[in-house]
Amino acid sequence: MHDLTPAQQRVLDFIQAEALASRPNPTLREIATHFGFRSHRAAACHLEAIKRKGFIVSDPRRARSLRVVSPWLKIRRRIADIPIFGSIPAGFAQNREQTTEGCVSVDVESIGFKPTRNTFALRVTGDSMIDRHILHGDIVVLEHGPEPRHGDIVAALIDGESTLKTFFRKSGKPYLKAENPKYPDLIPAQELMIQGVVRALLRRLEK
Amino acid sequence: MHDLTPAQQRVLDFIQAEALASRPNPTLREIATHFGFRSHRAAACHLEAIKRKGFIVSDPRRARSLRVVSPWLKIRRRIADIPIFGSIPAGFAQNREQTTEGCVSVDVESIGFKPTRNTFALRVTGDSMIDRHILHGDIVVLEHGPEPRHGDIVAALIDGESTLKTFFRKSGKPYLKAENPKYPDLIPAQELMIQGVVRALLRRLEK
DNA sequence: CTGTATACTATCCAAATGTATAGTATATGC
DNA sequence: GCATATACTATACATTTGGATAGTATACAG
Repeated sequence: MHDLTPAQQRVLDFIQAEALASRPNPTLREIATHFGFRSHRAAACHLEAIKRKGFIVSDPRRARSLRVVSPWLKIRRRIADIPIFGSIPAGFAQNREQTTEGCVSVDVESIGFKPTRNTFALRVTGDSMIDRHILHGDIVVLEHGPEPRHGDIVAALIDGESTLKTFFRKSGKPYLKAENPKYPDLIPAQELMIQGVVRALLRRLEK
Repeated sequence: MHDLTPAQQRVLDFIQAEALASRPNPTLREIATHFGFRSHRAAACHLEAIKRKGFIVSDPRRARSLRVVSPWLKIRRRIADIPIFGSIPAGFAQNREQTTEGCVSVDVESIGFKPTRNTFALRVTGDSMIDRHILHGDIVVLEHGPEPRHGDIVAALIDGESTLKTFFRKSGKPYLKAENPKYPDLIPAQELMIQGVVRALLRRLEK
């Protein structure tokens, strides 16, 4: 595969930059204007070369139909936006946007499952889950709904706040093992509202 | 804020689906064709309503300039694709695509820094870093280049393989503390090639 | 009953846009 | 020297495209 010339690379960079800025794909004339070409043919010429070398494709006679086919974009999976809640409201209502603190965007493969409407994230506070290697400041991604299994880490609602607990079965009965000294070690799972099962974790180390 | 009608929601869903399939934004006529409208005016009508309700914006007289302004897309940050290496080659050469196993895509804010060309990821093998709460199977994101500071976790190249180590200074001299029993506890940092400093971590829990 | 919003059909227009043709000038390899 | 690729200018043209105008039908609130 041929490499791009510097001029062609600049054009490709511009196209990618526009896409990154979530602007529509540039037209020939927009590209020409950006680089100061007096004729949009120059842009077309560059695009033809970049196309020939396999870096972009476009549909004939279709406005703004440029697509970059970088090897990474092929690998790149669906990006999911998962909302981060400060604390989950009791009812787990539908109006999630209001209580959202922000969101993490990760690709589906990295976290190992496909986020649904019932997927959300929490910022972990306190070191109560340090034995499960979850630290203060970590972001945990949870799934709301499924029945937790023995040993799963779950978020439970206690006094209006979400707390991470370990789910256990003791002689068939479901219990939550609190890692926080403020609460008794074993709590019958029925008495608490389990809000989600931890599926993934995102940590950012101090710089 | 008003809610969308079912028909308007369908149109908005179509626009988002097209974007997700990395196709260019649909035109009025493409929307009309997709829904079987005989007149593209119908699509324009819907778009006007969706615009009025604040879910999309578009530039006047600009082809395919629709943009969805969902509250999450506003929050959504730049997505970075970070390549995952099985093991880092000694020279940290420029041809990274060849050795890439895949990539993680995360937004810049979540990992707390802006990835550069020197950012890469490694899949952790072994439990040697368990005291630093890094587990087997975790993906660590590293930055190549900067001088590590006391206590940083770094990736070092030993026998052609990247191993995570803790960087220490002992009476001014830099050392690496190996967490792997195969290697001596303290290694002078000069003897090893430090390939990167761990900046973030991504874990996926078993389902 | 009346006004308003929705959900369309049908047609027209001007601007935006991709493509084509015709050149000029500069490198690079054979 | 000569073909080939790059890197442009200049202009013309058919389509694509957004937007405007005109009209029909339905549902709903006051």
